[in-house]
Amino acid sequence: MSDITIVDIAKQAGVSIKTVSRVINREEGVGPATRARVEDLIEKLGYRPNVSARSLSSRRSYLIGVVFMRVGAYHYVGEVQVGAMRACRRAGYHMVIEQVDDPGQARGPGLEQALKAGRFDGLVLPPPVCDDPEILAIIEAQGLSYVRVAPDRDFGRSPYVFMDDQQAAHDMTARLWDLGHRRIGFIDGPADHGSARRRREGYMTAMAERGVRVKPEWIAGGDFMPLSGLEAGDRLLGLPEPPTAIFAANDSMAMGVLSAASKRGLSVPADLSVVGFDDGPLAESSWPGLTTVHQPIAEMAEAAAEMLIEGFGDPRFRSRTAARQLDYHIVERGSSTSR
Amino acid sequence: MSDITIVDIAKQAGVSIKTVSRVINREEGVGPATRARVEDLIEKLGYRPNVSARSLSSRRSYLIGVVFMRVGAYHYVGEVQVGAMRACRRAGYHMVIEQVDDPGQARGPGLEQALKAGRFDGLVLPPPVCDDPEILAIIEAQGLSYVRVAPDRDFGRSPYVFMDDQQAAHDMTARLWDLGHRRIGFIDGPADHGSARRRREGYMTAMAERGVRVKPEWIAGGDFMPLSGLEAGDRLLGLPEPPTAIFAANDSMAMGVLSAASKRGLSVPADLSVVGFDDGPLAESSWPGLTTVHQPIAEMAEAAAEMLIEGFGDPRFRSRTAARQLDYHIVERGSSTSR
DNA sequence: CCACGATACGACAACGTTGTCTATGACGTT
DNA sequence: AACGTCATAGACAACGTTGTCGTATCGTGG
Repeated sequence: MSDITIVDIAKQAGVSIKTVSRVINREEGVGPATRARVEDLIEKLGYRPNVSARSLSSRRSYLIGVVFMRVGAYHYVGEVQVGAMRACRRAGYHMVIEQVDDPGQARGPGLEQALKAGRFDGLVLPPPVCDDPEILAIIEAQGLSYVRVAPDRDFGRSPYVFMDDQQAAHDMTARLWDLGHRRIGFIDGPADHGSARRRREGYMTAMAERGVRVKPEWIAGGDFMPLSGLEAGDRLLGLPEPPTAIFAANDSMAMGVLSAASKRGLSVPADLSVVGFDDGPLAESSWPGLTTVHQPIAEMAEAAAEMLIEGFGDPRFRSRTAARQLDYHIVERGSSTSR
Repeated sequence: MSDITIVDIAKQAGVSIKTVSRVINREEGVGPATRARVEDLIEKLGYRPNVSARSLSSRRSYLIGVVFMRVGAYHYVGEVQVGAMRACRRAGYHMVIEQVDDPGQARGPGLEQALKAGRFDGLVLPPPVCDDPEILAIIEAQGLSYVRVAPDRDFGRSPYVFMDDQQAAHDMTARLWDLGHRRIGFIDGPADHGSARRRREGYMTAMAERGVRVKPEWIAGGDFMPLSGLEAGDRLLGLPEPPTAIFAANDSMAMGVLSAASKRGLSVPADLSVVGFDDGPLAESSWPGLTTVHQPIAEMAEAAAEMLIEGFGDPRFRSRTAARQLDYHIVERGSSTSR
């Protein structure tokens, strides 16, 4: 157990604890020589400030919370955690995770108590939590600052981090076009899903720019689940003039399309190119590997945590609505090829 | 923000803060009437003890850490977190996660500092962290108590939670037998992997019990990755007398077997039964769904966190080596059928 | 050489709890 | 009536840090 305290450092350095405190917190008012001496001692003794004492005194907890829902795959949440953790480590913060929909845990009171007791300095809110009005209300009622990751709506309500779904879908469509595809099908996500809408917009725009009138039957409805991808793919491939490439609004549905193709004896990518969106775990492990848009999830979460941590120095931050945009990129795997 | 403190409660209740403290911590020495009055007040004012003050004074942090490596899929880690979180919530603890292998974070110093600063009451260690001697050494050097989840070796080194891999594999094999399969192939995991070894043992024992001499060529080597499953499956299916059922030591490899079967034009489960082990996300989303052994990962982590929390009341716990066994069950999906 | 403003540092009181020790009654026993 | 015993409760000092304010010490300009 680390039993050395600020007092020990102070004694050995022959200074007051306040001076050590100043060094730790990079405050000014310490001479270079003294600072160096104290820093060496801290290093040598492996001293770490006691978080509890610190936060008791400073009213900061050095804790960043990540609030998430257990929904579908863990991949997204995992990436978020990894990213947020990077930022936290860098800044000497810790990361606490709070889950809001475990069966039996009323999301309201459960979350509220956890937040109260946790004394978080700030929260990172990935989807879908970042778009849940009920949860946002609870958080705001506590006066906590938070940054949303890839929110669906309510832009301007709070600081957030995002990527340009529409532009990404546009690029992907353009890439298929450049590969020689002309009949490009699209599998849509849920109607109320902002990202899905933006992805469809991107597809539509790219097609329009190239002078193509997208036939209504080229767009098949889906719900982001694999089964819906299979059904939608089946419908598209059953058309009199089936598309030569299918762009699914997420990877799961693209996987469904792969199944649909295989059911019809079509081989991918020879007979059909299939591309997705997300670059989740499926994309890499499927065979053939899925060409897809890589979402910088970890990076977005990292940026979010960073914004929070930076913001604590500046209280005005809370009321500002900052936004930070991060870059996607397209990952070329085996599921798409030129026609 | 919750600005009410123990002093407010004490004043309004007309008692000393110590008495309120006693009520909060369920200590004895408080009359029923007083206790009720204080409890009501706490409820009414929505008072939550300040964690920092509490842990500063009591030298307990009310923080459980989950240390994990970013390895392969997030599913396992996700389940662990969900389970541990359940236990933490119940007991009023918070859960902090620490990652040990993010690029650029030296696992040694990085973890050590995080642990020192974090002041965890205890750690939950899922695989593969629970079998990493280097990491265990660091943790033990800090004098932290920890419970391992499904460790591979070093039983007795610390308390742990586990399930009986061997028995599960035995059961699964028996089930295939009961479905009429006689030539049952097995795809092994990495040689140095304890669970893999136990699973193979289970398979062997079940076969032996039924008087079958397992031919060496029925067992194909694998490394838990999908590709190795594909190759191993290909080898098994290429035998003069191919197995009618293949039991892969994990789901990923079972997925590979599905691909191998499809490459050969065999349909699952009509021509070949395929079963896996883990019940990860792949098992449900594959087509056909994979019959597999469900590992109670979340439950194991929950039990681990519980053991830690219970143990804090009893310091002797640290030196004891407790173990808790949890039940698996077999999930029947579409990939296996009777012959 | 003095006054003066910086600069560098220290003393001391918070912060909100828990741990330890002590005080007060009520009650039963001799 | 005097005395222990028990249940209940409070006073007070930690815990390890930061915030506030005060005070030496130093360099500088007049």
